Amino acid sequence: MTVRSYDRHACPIAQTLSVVGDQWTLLLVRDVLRGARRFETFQSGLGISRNLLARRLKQLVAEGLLERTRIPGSRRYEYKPTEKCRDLRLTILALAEWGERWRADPKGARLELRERETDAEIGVRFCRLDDGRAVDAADVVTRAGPAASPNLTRWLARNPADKPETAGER
Amino acid sequence: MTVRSYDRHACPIAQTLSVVGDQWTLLLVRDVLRGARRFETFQSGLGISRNLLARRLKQLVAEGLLERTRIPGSRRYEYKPTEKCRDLRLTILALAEWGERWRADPKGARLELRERETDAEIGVRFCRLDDGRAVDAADVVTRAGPAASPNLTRWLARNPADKPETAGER
DNA sequence: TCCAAAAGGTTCATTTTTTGAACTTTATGT
DNA sequence: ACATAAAGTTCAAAAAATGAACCTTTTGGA
Repeated sequence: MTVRSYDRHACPIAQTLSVVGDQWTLLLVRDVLRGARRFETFQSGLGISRNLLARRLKQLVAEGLLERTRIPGSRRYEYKPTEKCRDLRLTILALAEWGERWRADPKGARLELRERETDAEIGVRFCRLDDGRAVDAADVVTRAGPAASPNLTRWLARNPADKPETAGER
Repeated sequence: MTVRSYDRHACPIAQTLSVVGDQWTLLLVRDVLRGARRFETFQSGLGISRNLLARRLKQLVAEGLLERTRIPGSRRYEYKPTEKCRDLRLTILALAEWGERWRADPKGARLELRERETDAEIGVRFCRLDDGRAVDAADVVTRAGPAASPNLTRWLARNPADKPETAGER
């Protein structure tokens, strides 16, 4: 078996992308997190083909991102986000923030994040978990944790972010 | 033209995904942010087909995520991340964190984020921009900014996160 | 200096995915 | 009871990704 720089099980980034990394899933999640619940709403909103939408919804239910439950007072079904799905909001808004930051004509924000009570501006940032303070990206390092596979550990060690490969690598 | 719940220009999430939302790009960015620079490294690391890799690299150069420059002291080329690319690190590590949090067997972390100097644990979180304090996700709301298109504004207003569509919607 | 191998692609046939359109089957609303 | 909407399913056509082979330029060694 060839050594991949990730393998689907070892790398948490690859693992996440194997769940939400296809063309439509994050847009579906975006819509469901904004209140969309029904097949027709997803389909007409996104323009995804109906048979693919049906398949994706099944997969997302199987993966525990959506729950297919009876609409109260009806015999129809609706798709509701689980906690696992709602937890993607941070990631999705990080994508949105990047889009805002790097778009061609930055004449102000299209989408703003605000604290509900105070109306303070919010962003997605690196934070210390102990005191909840934001930290500069340049001061954040990644390293193998206790549950890292030998492969991942080796990969993290071999190819650190601050030492790009040189012409002489093999 | 059919009304889509996003349109590629109006929604910053969709816009970002149109740049990095295909099967391979975020993995490529991950590798380049860890120091990978060369065609063969990407190809053998990811297992992507060579012709698709060639195309993606061209696109990423065109989109300003990568720079194709001479390797110092050689006549070969290397692909280097631009600032725009490095700025995706936060997003990618948000994906990683989600993968860690929701994976089936959580026997501890595989990947850890730490502050370089203090070794304090780091996470990706919502933060107030004024004082750099972390904020609970439940207290963060999204809303249309000054540069939002009428479409986006309407979409944000019509379909707020806290009011899911009901059985009676049209 | 010459040769073999490596790097960095390109080409093209095959396979896999996605689309788009039509069709089916239950639910509602009137 | 009828007409329409909602939620899929089916299947052929189009688009995209893969895998293998090929090509050209560099580079490292003998």
